[in-house]
Amino acid sequence: MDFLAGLNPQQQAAVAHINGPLLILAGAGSGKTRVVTHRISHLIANHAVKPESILAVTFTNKAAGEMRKRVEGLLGGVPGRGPNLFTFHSFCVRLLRRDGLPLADWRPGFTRSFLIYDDDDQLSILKSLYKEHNIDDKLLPPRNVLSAISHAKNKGTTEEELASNARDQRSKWVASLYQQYNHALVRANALDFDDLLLETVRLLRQHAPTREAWSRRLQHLMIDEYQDTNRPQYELVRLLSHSHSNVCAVGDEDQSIYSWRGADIRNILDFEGDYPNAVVIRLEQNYRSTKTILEASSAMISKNIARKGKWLWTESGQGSKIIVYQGYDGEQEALWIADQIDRLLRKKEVERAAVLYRTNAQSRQVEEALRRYRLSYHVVGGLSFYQRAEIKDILAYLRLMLAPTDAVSLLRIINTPARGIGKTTVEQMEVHARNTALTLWDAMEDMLEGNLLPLRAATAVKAFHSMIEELRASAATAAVHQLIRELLERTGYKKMLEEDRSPGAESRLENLNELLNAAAEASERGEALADFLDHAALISDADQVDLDAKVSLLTVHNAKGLEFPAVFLAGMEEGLFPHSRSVDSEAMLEEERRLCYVGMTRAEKRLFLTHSQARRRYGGGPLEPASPSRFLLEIPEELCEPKGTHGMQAAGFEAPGEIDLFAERSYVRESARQTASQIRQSREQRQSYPGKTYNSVENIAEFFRERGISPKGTSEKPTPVVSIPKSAAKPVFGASIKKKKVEGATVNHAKYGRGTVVRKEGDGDDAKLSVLFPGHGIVKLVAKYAGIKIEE
DNA sequence: AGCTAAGCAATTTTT
DNA sequence: TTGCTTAGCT
Repeated sequence: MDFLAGLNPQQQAAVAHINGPLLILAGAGSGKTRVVTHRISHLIANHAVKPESILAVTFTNKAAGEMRKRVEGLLGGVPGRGPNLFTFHSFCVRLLRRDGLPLADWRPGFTRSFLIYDDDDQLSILKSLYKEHNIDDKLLPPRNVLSAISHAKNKGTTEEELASNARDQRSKWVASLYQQYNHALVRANALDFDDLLLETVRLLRQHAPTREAWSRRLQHLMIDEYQDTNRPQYELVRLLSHSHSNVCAVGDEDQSIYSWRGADIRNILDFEGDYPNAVVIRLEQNYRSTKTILEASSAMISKNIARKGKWLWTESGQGSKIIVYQGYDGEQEALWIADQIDRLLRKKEVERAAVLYRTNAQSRQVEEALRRYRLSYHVVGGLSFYQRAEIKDILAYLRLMLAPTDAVSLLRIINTPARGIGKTTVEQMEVHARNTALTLWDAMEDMLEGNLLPLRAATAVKAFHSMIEELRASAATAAVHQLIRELLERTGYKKMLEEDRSPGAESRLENLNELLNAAAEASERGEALADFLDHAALISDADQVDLDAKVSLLTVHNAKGLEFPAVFLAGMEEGLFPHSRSVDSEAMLEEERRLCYVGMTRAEKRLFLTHSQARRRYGGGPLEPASPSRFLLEIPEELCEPKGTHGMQAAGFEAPGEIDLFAERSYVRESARQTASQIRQSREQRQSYPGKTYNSVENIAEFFRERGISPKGTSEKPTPVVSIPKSAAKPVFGASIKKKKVEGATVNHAKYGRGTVVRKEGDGDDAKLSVLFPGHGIVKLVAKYAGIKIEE
C-alpha cells in the first residue's frame, strides 16, 4: 500500500523514515496528524511492523481516539490489533496495573489495584494536614503548595533536599507537607498524576526485567506534542527506547504552552543532542489557514527570542483581513461576537465557529450573549462532568468498594447524605487513627469494637459500616451500573436529591443518570469497576470537545490541536491576555505569546480579535479600564481591519483612564471618524432613556443601535429573550480613575504593622499593592479589603 | 447535628 | 457573580 501518495516531500520523508531517532518540527496546520497516521500505517503495512509493537503517545484521549480511527481507515482490510495509542498517563496506568508490583519495594503496601488521585483528592489530603497542624490556609494557600509539590516531584527533588534547602518558615512548611503528603498517598495506596509518570520511570530504571520486556515489546515510539513533555516523560521515552532509539518526536516549539505545568521546552530544543543520529524534518507548509492569518501569527510569534525559528508558507489565498474589534465593555464585546457568529452561520460563510479565551471565567459573558441570540453552543472545560460534586461523591463510594482504606473517599461521603456522623465524630476517628497508626477505616472499626464512641455516634457509624460492607459484597459480583444503582438506593443518595427542592437538584439527578449510562456502556465493553474508575480519573477537558458543534467555547489551552473555520479570540487586553501574572517575566510573557499564537493559528478562514475599553473583573464589581493587548500591536497593521470604538480618544472623547496603545496607529484615526458620531449619538440616547429596561424588540434594537452593532434588519433577527440588565445602559466613559503615586509610601496594616509599598497594579479601590513588611516579606493586598492606612 | 443566613474573598492555564 | 466559611438558631 502506498502511504506516501498525496504528501509533500517533507511529509513523505517523515513517513518513510523507519529506524532511528526522528524529530518532526511541525508548524501549525502542517498536517502532522496526517504524517503520524500515515507513518504508523506505513510501518505496519509495508515494513512488517506489528501494530502492538508501536506506541504512539498523544496529549489527550480524544486525540488518541481520532488517531486510532484514522489509522483504521487507512489500513482498511489489514487484520490484527491496532497500535498502542495512549496518553502518557493512561500508558503508565496500563503498565503499572500490569507490571507494577515491584513498586512495593519502595512503596509499602503497593498493589496493582492502586487508586488514582486527582487534584481534588490532593487538595483534600492537604486540607486534612492543614487541620491537623493548624496551618492557616490564607498564609499558605494549598494550591500553591500543591504546585510546589508537583514541581519538586518533577524536578526529582527529594523530601530531604527540600527540607534542608528550606530557609524561611514557609518553605519549611512546604517541605514538611511534601513529606506528609507523600506519606498519605502511600498509605492510601494511591498515586497522583505526577506519581503515575514518576513511578513508572522509577520502575523501569530500577527493575531491569520490566525495562527489557517493555523496551522489547515497543519497538517504535511516537510522541506527539513533544514540546509539552516534562522531564519524567522525557525519561520514560529514553528508558523505553534505550535499546533501539526508534523515537519519532513531533512538535513545535512555538506551541509550547505548558511550562507552568513542568513542560520543558528543552526536550524539543535539545533533541538532536539527546539522540545523536537524529534526523530532523521541518514541516513548514501550512494547509489550514489563509495567508493573512498565517502572516499575522508568524509576525507576532517572531517577537519571541527563545525559538528555533521557521517561516510557514501556504498556497492558499490571502483571505479576509483580521477583524480587530474594540467594544465598550465585556458584555458588549460578547454581544458583538454573538452577532458576528450569527451572521457567519446564517450566511453559511462558515459551518462552525469557536470563541477562545484566556480564562474560563470569561465564558459566562459569551454564553449569555449567545443565549440571547438563541445560538446553541458547546462549552469545553470549566467544571467537567467527572468533577461535579454528585459524580465525585458516587465515585468516592465506588472507590471505597475497592479500597475502604482510602481516607479521602471515606471522608468525602461518610456523612453524605447526612446520616448523623458529624464533625466531632469524624474528628475523633481521625485522632484515633493518628494515635494508633491505623487507616481511618480501621480506626473506625477499632472504635466500634472498643466501644470508644458515644452511643448516638456509635449507632450511626455502625449502620454506615455495615452498609458499606454489604455494598462491597455486591460490588464483588455486580456490574458497575448495577452497583451504582444499588448504591444510589442504599445510601439514600437518590432520595436526598429527590427531596431536595433547590434548583440544582434536578440536574444533579440527570448527571447521575448520565453516570449510569456511562457505567452501563463500560460494562458492555467488559470493563470492571477498576477500569471504570481509571477512565473517570484520566478523562480530560479536551476529551469532551464536540467536533461537530456549531459554536464551541473553550480556553486557548484546550484549543490546542483543534481547528475551526472561524475563530474569535476574546478579551485581548493587557492583564488578561497576556495575563497579569505573566507580565513580570520575559519567559512567561513569551509563553503567553505562544499561547496567543496557538489561538490565532486555530483559524482556517476568519479570525476575529476582540477586546474592550473596560471590563468588570467579577459580577457587580466596578468597570475597570483596559488597554488593548500588546500582542495586537505586534500584528502588521495592513492585515487588520478595525471595528468598534477604536480611537475615541483621538476623536476628542475622554479616555477611560488608560492609554490607548492604538492611538498612534493610522487606522485608529480612521475608525475614530467612523465611530465618533455613533458614540455621540449613543451618549445622547443614553441620557434620554434613563433606566430603561431592554426587554422588547424595539428596545433591543435600540440597544444594538446604540452600540453601533445594529446593521441587521431588526425584524428578522432572532429575538433575544433575556432582558438585558440595566447595567448595560450605564455610561462607560468618565469612570474616574485616581492615578496617585503610592510606590514608596509607608502604610500601616492591622496584622503586619508598618511596611513600604513596592508595587501597585490597577487603580482606585481595586488597586493591588505589593507591600514589604519587615519580618513578613512582600505581601500582596487589595487596597479595598486590606484596611491599610497610608502614612503621609 | 444540621440547617440557614450572612459575611467575606477572589478568579490562569490542566494531564 | 460565585463559592466557601462561619455564626447562630432549631
